[in-house]
Amino acid sequence: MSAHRTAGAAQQTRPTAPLKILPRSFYLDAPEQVARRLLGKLLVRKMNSATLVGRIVEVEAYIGEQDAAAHAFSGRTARNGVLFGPPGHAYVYFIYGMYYCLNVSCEPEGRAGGVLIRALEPIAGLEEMTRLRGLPITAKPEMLTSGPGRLCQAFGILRGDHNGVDLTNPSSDLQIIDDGFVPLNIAVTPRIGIRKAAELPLRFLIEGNPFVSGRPV
DNA sequence: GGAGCGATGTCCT
DNA sequence: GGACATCGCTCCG
Repeated sequence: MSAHRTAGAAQQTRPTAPLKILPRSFYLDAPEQVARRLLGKLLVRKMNSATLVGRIVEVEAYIGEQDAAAHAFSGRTARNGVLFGPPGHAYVYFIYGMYYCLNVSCEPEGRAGGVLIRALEPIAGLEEMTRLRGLPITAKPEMLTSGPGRLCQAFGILRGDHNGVDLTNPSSDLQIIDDGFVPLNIAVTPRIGIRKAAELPLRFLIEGNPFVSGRPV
């Protein structure tokens, strides 16, 4: 068993930076740009029992109607409507009969585009995440949120509750926050788990972070 | 450690 | 009816 690198060891947080919700304008851009900029930001889930926090360490960009792998490829439907709506909203869909995946809508209203959140580094509320995942209390933190289906389960994200939620609204129970953290190096690879347009380099991750899905890069 | 595969609901053709 | 932006288990080397 090789030693894991300490979480966040290769990056720096500016301790004096204030916490601020990412504004709508942050998402008003091409998915590739938004995806890159989301790395290092905090996903915050407010529950009655606890507040769960995870740092975004892996994302994928889905371009929209020109991207054969994107849900928006075949045009607007009841399912993918959020992707065509205003930026900064959660697009949550159900996949393989068992799991949910979380995306963030971007680009101006009327244009589809999204960023899939693929992995988080758990920061706060790890006990609650472990419980929601149905894992023993001794489970390693790498098992909590490393993968799009896993992180939704760990954060209690459901389509019925969170599809269409405005991530920029302070009263939402799901938000994305900037705490001043700046990733040192960003790696780019092809997207994972897709058949169509699988060669495009649209997966972005924080290099060396042990909480990315699959093996750390 | 890695390939193979089953579970399971929803959407679109 | 088939595909699916997944996960975790089994089996094999």
